[in-house]
Amino acid sequence: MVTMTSASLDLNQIAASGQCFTWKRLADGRWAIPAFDRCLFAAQDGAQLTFSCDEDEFHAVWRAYFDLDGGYDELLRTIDPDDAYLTAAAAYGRGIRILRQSLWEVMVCFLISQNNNITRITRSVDALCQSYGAPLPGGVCRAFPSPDALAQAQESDFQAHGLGYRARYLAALSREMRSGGLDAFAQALHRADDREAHALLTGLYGVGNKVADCILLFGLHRMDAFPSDTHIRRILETHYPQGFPRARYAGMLGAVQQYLFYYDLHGGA
DNA sequence: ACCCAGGATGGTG
DNA sequence: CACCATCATGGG
Repeated sequence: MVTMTSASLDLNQIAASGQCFTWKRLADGRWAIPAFDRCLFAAQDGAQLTFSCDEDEFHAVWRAYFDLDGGYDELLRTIDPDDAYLTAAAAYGRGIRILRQSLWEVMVCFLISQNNNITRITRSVDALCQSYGAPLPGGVCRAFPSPDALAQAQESDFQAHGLGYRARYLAALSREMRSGGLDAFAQALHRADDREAHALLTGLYGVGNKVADCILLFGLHRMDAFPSDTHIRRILETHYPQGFPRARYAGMLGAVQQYLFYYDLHGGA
């Protein structure tokens, strides 16, 4: 058991922020959080957090996963006080962090995310885990299926799980990344700078500009990625017609993007 | 019944 | 280059 307090880590906000699709809320309000073939159980009451693991596991795995050493408090102090919209958005979503999820899980989830809604993405991802992922300790979640596990399925199987036309993309991606392909691709990504990595990603069938940016941000923690989906585009047109001040937030631009996205999704603004 | 969803692809002008 | 139809399916 590990406990901590944090005013800038809110499990409910993270779960609703559209960056991860495999957390499960339990009847008692706790979150079951699967990652890297483990499952963490986490409870939160205000700023008080309780985690089911021991200290060693927490520091070895979950500290990085929740990006506890990220500069979110400093970012919040950096936000332009004259920017009323971003100030409100950041205050509303100040408990959001950019999780350090597994690259493969992020690739698959955001491949499925295109022209889709979060509820249905979550259902599709859950179906993949149920069908192709191994059970995890705790009995709530399953591991995210490996490329080899998914590559054994047919495109029609993915269709049956509700992936729609994206089934073809996932079938192609799984075959591309099986048998060590993912490791090689990941190494190339790690070697590449943001722009090169973006080009490598858009070279994949079914990965365009926006999904590539999501993979950069959520899968590789490239914090200057700024995924622009239908929500972000609408925000920029409405509130930043002369352009968004990206330079001011260099190094944490992705977190800023999440504040904007989350505020548009849940803030009623 | 209708529009929308964390869009991308392939074809056309 | 820019536009545009099409894609599959359910949420609201």
